[in-house]
Amino acid sequence: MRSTDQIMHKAAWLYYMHGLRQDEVAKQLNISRASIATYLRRAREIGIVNISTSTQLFSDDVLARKLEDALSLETVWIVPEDRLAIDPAAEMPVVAAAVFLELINKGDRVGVAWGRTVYHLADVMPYADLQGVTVVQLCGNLGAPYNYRPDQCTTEIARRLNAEGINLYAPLVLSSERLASDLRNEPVIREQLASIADCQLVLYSVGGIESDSHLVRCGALTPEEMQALGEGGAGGVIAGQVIDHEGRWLDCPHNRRCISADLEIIKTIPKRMMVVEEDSKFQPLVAAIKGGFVSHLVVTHSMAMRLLARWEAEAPKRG
Amino acid sequence: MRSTDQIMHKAAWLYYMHGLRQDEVAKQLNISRASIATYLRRAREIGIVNISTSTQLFSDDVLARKLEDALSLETVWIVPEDRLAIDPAAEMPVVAAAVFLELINKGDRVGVAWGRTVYHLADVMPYADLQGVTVVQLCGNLGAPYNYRPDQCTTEIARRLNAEGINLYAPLVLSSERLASDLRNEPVIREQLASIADCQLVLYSVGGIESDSHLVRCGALTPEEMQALGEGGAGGVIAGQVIDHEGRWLDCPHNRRCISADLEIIKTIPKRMMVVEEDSKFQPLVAAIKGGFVSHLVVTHSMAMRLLARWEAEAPKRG
DNA sequence: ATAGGTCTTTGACTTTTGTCAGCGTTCGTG
DNA sequence: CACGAACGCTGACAAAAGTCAAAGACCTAT
Repeated sequence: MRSTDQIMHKAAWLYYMHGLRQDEVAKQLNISRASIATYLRRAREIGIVNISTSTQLFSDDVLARKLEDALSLETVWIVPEDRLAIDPAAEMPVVAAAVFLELINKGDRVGVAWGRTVYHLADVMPYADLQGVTVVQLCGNLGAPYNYRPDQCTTEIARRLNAEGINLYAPLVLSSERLASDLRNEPVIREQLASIADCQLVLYSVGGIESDSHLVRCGALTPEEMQALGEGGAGGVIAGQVIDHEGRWLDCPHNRRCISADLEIIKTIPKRMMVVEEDSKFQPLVAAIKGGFVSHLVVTHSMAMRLLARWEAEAPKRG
Repeated sequence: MRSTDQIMHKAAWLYYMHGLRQDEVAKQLNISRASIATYLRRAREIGIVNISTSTQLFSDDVLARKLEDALSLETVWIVPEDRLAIDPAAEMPVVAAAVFLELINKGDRVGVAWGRTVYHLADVMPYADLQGVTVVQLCGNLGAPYNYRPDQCTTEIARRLNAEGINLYAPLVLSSERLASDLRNEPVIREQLASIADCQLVLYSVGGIESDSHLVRCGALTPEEMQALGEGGAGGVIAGQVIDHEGRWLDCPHNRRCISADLEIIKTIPKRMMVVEEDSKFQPLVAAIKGGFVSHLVVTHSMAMRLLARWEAEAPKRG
């Protein structure tokens, strides 16, 4: 422990736990108050001091309760789109990050997938001191037409949480099924994919299957391939893999060429946290829920309404 | 959720998660900044907002590492007696409370015993929002020569943590062994005592066996009885029950008349957190450690030195 | 209806905290 | 050994947060 770390710890302790004022702390430690202020800021940034807010505000909603009941979900958080936040679009990742933090327990292993949504979340993730937690990458890497790659998401989240990050050093898609299969059997890769089963929590969003969807933009699939998949029954994308409208793994060339977490294993993870930002993801989300990929859900108010309407339409008057 | 709670939540969210200033929050919610300040204070008090500091400062100590190795303990926290804190005596409970909070996991059941030390700890326990946690009382109640009773400790801790508190509605000592036995078999009591086995964490201190010890002062034992126990091999007191110098339950009238957690069950609880404030508790602490009642220990620097010396003397040069 | 109580809210004021340029120290490097 | 870069510390000022008395809202019981 560096001497300045020691001072930072002491300052944080006296200030936050004993409730001393900054000048009192300064006198105690014989340095200027200005320095104390600096140390305290650093302590907050590093995660030595942890400030968290209950996300109850978002889960405490009649609509959330109804959704949980109707779709058999563990907990639902609803992000209002009206006032409250300065920028409604920026609210979702912040809520999701807080929820994610709340769902992590000490010593947990958590898996994170990849996508714009997950990246946004990583970007606003608060700093915390979760030593003992391990963050594992769920899917292989992909070149970056945007400036974020799967491994960067994992790394950034782990860094902010002071947790251990484990990256998956393999491409998301390979050019041949044979090579993908061989690589999956490579001990290093195989072990890591298997270790995903030990996760207590996974975090992902669901991808769409339009011809301008994320996978297409990143070059994993051509627009034509994606269109073909759509016609062949694709309903959405989970951790880089295509699922059908019922949430089942689709037996298609893309999936067979893919290096990513086994979807059947993912379903057995106790907490499956899904975050959906865009309203256009409605159909894919329905597929993901049907497939059992969701136990904890963060969505907008309007998406929540649509989901509820859909489920009520499907199973009318049972009570 | 009351409307004022709603506002409090929103204010806390905007201030702590979005990092808005109080005046910005005020504008956002259309109330005065002064009100925001009040709401924020309440949110902190109630535990909606949680500010915690790593206790690493106290466990990150060479001496702590040595103690852990020598006594086979999970983690040791050492509270320095020199400068740092305004009042060294007040430091111990604050550290202990922070450690206690750190050891609790979501959904845990935690047992708390009783004594001056535990009371001090309850007194400085920070507020938190640990819904789903259950705090159970480990030992029966005793009249209060001081102004704190076992059930008050449990209740206060549960209140501050926003946790559920379960009290043990029975006296700590009865006048006859027969009655104690009957009462222990009473379903309500029996179930509660049995449920202690489900705890993931217990918190206690160790009592001394002097003729002015806690049990004597509270009237559970006469000074003569205590003296006799001391001559009969008593080494300390855990959760109201007397143990011998090796930490074994002592078969004596007092123990047989006692309504409290089964010591054998306590030993099976994964995290057994012991806090010792007074240096005079050295011998009882040694007994408790030998008995296996301690996995996590919070002590003063001088006590740590004495413990280490003792263990090194007992098992000389093995490496 | 109204008097009396409690709980909120607020404006004005005080105290505490954040910031930053400038100075001093340390450390690695040429 | 001298030089410069990087970092830590500080004082002084600006910004933000805390506090409190007083006013207002709201409820309840007479």
